[in-house]
Amino acid sequence: MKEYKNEKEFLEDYDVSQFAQLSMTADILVVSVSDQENENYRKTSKKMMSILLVKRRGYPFKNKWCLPGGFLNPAKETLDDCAMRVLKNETNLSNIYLEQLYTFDDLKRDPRTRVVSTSYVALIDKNKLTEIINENASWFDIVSYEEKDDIVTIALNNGDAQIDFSIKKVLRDKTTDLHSFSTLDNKYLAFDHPIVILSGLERIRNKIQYTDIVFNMMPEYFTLGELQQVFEVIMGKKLLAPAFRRIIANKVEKTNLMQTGGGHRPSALFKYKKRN
Amino acid sequence: MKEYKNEKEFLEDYDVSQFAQLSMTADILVVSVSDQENENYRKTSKKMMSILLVKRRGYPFKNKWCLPGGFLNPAKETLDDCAMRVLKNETNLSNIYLEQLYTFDDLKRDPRTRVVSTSYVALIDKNKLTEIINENASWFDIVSYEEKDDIVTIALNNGDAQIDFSIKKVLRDKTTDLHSFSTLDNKYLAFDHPIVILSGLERIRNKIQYTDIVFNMMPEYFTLGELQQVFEVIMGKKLLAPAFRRIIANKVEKTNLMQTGGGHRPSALFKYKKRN
DNA sequence: TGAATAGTGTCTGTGAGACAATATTAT
DNA sequence: ATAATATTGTCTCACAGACACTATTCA
Repeated sequence: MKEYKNEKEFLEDYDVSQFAQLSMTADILVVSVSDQENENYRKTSKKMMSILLVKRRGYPFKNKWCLPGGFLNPAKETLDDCAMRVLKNETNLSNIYLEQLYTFDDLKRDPRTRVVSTSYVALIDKNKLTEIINENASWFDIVSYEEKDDIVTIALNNGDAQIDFSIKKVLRDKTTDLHSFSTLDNKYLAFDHPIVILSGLERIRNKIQYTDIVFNMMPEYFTLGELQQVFEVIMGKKLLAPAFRRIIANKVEKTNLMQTGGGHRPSALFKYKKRN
Repeated sequence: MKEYKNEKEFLEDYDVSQFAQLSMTADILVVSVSDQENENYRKTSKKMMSILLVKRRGYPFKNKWCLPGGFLNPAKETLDDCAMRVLKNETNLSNIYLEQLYTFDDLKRDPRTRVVSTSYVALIDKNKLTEIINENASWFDIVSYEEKDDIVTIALNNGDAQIDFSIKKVLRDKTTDLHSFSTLDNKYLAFDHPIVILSGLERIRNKIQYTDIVFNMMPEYFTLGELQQVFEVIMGKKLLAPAFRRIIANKVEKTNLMQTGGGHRPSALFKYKKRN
């Protein structure tokens, strides 16, 4: 091995190709909350989580749905940059909540060649989504999300197509909450994206309890009933209103605006209040 | 663009080199708890967290310390495999608690070329460490770990050398606990490893509170006093014994072994009890 | 004997779960 | 008037923080 006098000399002589290389992508689970229309004038509209999927127009996985994503340009951008670029392309939004989720790298996750994917979770308030998005993109409501005996079944629907898939969770270590995921049923999603979706949903479900990320999915003004519904749909269970109000009381600021027109008592509109 | 009849035909024609490529490494923060010797025969030995570092013998960062790590072989191994391989080389241990931490990918984190690093946290019980390790590797005690005004200062010591560094934490988003880290002072550590170390320590500090990962750093039999000390050193604060005992009571099983010889009342030895 | 740790008992305050009760709207 | 949601009050139970107290060892 050649001896170098200093680091500068070493770097000038360095052969970039000496280590085997691979491609990377950033894939993004874009999550929002949508309202369902409503028959009864009295009832409030039901809220659902929804995620953004893109229909693949070319191989591999032609005509299957996948998460928005793109290849990393290693010379110029970081994975964060790459994720923001993809998000901008799909939603025309920037300044969005974006968090690295996990790096998935099964040898066979991409049939072309070795592609390592670093996944992200993005949260957006659908009311801000005015611009048209990619014509191959579509919002899917999470119409079902159930776990039983460590098997998770999820159903997505965009009003046109339904996507069902199921995943087996295997506890990786007796001391922790970490699981390995393996896809059991999946006809409609490309790559390992069922697993990415589930990981992201679990991350959100987890973090909503000890952070304020929920407000990234809320409009500026909202009622406590709406906020509670978002919590309920993300956590997958009903909450009691008095307890809920106590818990979020100090994160929220009452305005003197009211929401009327609901066939029932009007409710005060609140804003997110920073700082605990 | 050429039209393909099916995915098989597409894959046979696929040009691997069409996307720019890069190298990846897996870097591992190996964490354990060590005992300090003791002057007073009555006092129990003080516990400290310790981490494994390797002295670099070549460029770049020649003679600086870094986390154990290695380049990924994209054709044959996953990042998890790679991390386990590195761990086996350094500690000769397998079957160790290993958890993916974060993927770091600053453009300039490696002066040679673009190298994306997926970092891991490994927890080990030092009592199992009988085999000799890499002659360039050394255990460093975390002799200081303080946070003030979003600046974290850490000092490491292996009995021979001292490593001091400090990192600034910047809240990335008002709704969450996520921070960006930037290194302020660092003379002795290679790459972006100050940030990896801090991220890993925060992950452990966080997870010790809602999982059982602490038992990965404990021997089979331990006293509740020892266990409490490990919690205290990881959480960076003192705990009250009665409360601590109540909290871990159902995770732990009393044996009929006793630990004597301490110049004070002997204590019962406990074992980790799985299942909540 | 005394320093040091082991181990238990109990008071108190906080906060979540549960449920009851009242308020107010549109049709 | 009624269905539906909004909002508040209050009881109870679980549990963590705090502190007092007892137990037991070895130099």
